[in-house]
Amino acid sequence: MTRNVSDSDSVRRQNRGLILSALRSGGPQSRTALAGITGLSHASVTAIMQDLLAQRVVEELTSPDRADGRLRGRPATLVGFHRAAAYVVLFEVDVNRLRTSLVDYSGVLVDRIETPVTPQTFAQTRPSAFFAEHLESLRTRTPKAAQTFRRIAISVQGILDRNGGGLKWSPIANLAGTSFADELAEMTELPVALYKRGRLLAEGTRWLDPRLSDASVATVFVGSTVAMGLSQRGSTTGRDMGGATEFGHMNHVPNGALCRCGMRGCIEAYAADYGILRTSFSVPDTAAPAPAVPSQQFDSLIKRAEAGDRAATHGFNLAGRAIGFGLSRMMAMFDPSHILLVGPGARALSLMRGEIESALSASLVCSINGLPAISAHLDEREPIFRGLMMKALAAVDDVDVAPNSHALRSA
Amino acid sequence: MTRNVSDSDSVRRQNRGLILSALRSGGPQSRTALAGITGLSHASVTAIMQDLLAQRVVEELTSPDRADGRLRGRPATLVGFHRAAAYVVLFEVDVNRLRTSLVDYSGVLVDRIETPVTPQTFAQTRPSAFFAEHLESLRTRTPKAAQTFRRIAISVQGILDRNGGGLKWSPIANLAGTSFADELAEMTELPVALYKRGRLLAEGTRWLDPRLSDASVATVFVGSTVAMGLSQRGSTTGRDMGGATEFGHMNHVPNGALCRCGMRGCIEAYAADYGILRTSFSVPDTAAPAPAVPSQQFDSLIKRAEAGDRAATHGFNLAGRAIGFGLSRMMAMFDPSHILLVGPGARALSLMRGEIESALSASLVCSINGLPAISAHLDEREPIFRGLMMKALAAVDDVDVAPNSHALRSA
DNA sequence: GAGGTTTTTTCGAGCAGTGAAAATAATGCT
DNA sequence: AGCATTATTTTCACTGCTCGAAAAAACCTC
Repeated sequence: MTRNVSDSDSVRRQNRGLILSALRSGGPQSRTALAGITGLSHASVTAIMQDLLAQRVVEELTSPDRADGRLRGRPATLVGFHRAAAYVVLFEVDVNRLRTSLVDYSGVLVDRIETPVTPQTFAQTRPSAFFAEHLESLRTRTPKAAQTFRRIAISVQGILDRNGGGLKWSPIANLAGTSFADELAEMTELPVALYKRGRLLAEGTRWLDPRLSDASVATVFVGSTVAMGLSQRGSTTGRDMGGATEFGHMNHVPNGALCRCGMRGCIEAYAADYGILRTSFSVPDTAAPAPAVPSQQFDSLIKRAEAGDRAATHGFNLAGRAIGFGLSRMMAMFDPSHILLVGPGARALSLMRGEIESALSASLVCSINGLPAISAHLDEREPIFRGLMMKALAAVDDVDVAPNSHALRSA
Repeated sequence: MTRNVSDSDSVRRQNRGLILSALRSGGPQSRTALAGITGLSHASVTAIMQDLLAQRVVEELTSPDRADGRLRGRPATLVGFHRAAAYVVLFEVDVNRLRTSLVDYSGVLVDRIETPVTPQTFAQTRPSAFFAEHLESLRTRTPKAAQTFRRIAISVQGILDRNGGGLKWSPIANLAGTSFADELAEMTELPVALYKRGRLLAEGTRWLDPRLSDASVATVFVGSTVAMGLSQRGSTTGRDMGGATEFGHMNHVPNGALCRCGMRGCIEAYAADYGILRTSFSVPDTAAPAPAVPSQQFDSLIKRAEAGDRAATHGFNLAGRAIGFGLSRMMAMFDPSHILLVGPGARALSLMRGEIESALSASLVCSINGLPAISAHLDEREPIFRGLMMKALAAVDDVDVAPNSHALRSA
């Protein structure tokens, strides 16, 4: 049974967490600044810092760096994360590539490996083995950090199984089915966490634009798939509170276009690259979706539509309509103040905006509260990486912070 | 700035809240039982109880009532809420009635007034004045409690304005527009809170069936309107975390049937009583919705459909389809394990189940995770009242608990 | 080097929670 | 009736945390 009892121990944990997260979002700071941000007294900050320094989780920075104008008084000694305190391994799996990153405890990228992925990849190599292989490469390339790998975080697409040990379904060929997270955890003896890409997008965009950081935002990815993450007042929410949704596979038209997932009428079947292409070239929408669309082909389609090509314009109109009605339906349950489009399709926002806004206008919620602000951000890789890294480092913080001396009380 | 600092004060508050909510859900209990439930030590429970007793928030019950079989040992002295510690006034506004209830601090109904409401009611009397009038009736009828009215809670339908002082839109004629909550608060000098009916349904069903209390449930009201509340692992979530949604006005078919809200194609336009009636009698779906459907007319329609009448069956099929696709779209964002239908339309679940399930089956999420359990509960008034009462009493608990001696630290 | 300014640490007080032991209140057995 | 048994509740000594205020430290200017 989870007990919410507050005792002096949990108080310390809470306040320690406050300081760590202030350090995460604000970078190295003086104790005085931390006291101001967290609301703790200087005395408490000092006490907690002594703990953290003793554990070598943080360190005092040597260069006082007093370029802030103030030249009077005792100079502040900045405290920041001890970079070598922990390393996390991040995997971003995509339909056509795997990006493996090693990040230190302060959030600095130490090493990175990019590997192409094909539909055959996970048929030939068991997913857990494939990941383990790349992790070993990192180990040999950065031997001094190898002992301090603390945690693995993986960005995936698809539907997680109940305990988060693997995927029940995924657009990435042959990835679903095995409990690769559990297997990898056993092979490496490190904790492994899976995060849905949509959730990370929602998480990452908060760091992208400070104005969005405490607003309610729906981040929609449009590209080879369609996905969405939700954040509300800073924290990600949604399906199982994971912040991710199956927006791409929300039904748009009953018995409609054939989707890659095998169902019919999903938003993705109209708004993902293959869907737009299919519409633009008047291919029957019951035709099997193209396995992968080269990015240049998609770009040239955008150019044609921008130049006024009727068929291409039609494709983007249908895509906008699908996204628009999907958002309108979503807004019956959530009402974000901002909608952010990311990914390759975000470049086509101007082609789709009309249909999106007219679909939204047809809903009661928008007619009363007004339309949310819709904007585009072209790069989707940065927020995903950022979100994944922050999740992983925050998890390390929690583990370091949580059971200080004694793990559990005698109950 | 909200500070999450933990100090000894907030620890006491937290643990006090733990005890109060254990008392709320478990009824009068011994200190030992409370220690077991909350996880606190006996010593702490005793200390907190002394505070609570001194404040006359709780009281020791005189009748030991040891019918629990155990006859040995020192008999437990049960502690329960001091009933006269506070009273809350609850208003449940509906399209055709207002129910005003007075409830004591232990959750016992003390007085109740039922008043019919017509579309003219709020045109003739300003909403805040109408409520204030009924509150005064309660005051004169129960003079000994009149001094201890602590809080007003109102169940409403429609879209709340940003600060919760009134409604931006409501299906109840002439109720939206004024900040009646703020006005009533000023007139009575009591805090007033508005709650959406859908949210209360979600809250109330948790008390209804203990098996649902920590599951994820979507509670759908089908009657003169269509509404939905969501609860997840015990806490209500959804639009602005309020637990309520605009499910009834989620788009079902672009440019479809005319809804009471003025938009077209809302789920409600197909699945509320007026929608089903319109379809069954082959009235064009662009015809203005009936202002109110007598319950016996709706009941006889159900009987006809159950007897096999083609037109009536068709009406319920379309309703089921609208609800089914709405739920399927909802499940792209949330995945409740249970779906509970309440209200007059719940009696027709067997007529709609087929269409609902086939719509759900067409979604990726259901084809992977399986269909949620769908069941009906006929009485919707009980969970709404229960939910409203619990919200109001919990708010009193919070206020009593929160600023114990000093309101704010000197910061 | 004295005086001023700002950061950091130290110190005593206060308060909350805990476990163990004591007090309390009833029953059951001889 | 007397005493052991059982279970609840309270008391007590102790630990840990935060806090405010005062002291110490570190650097600048004159």
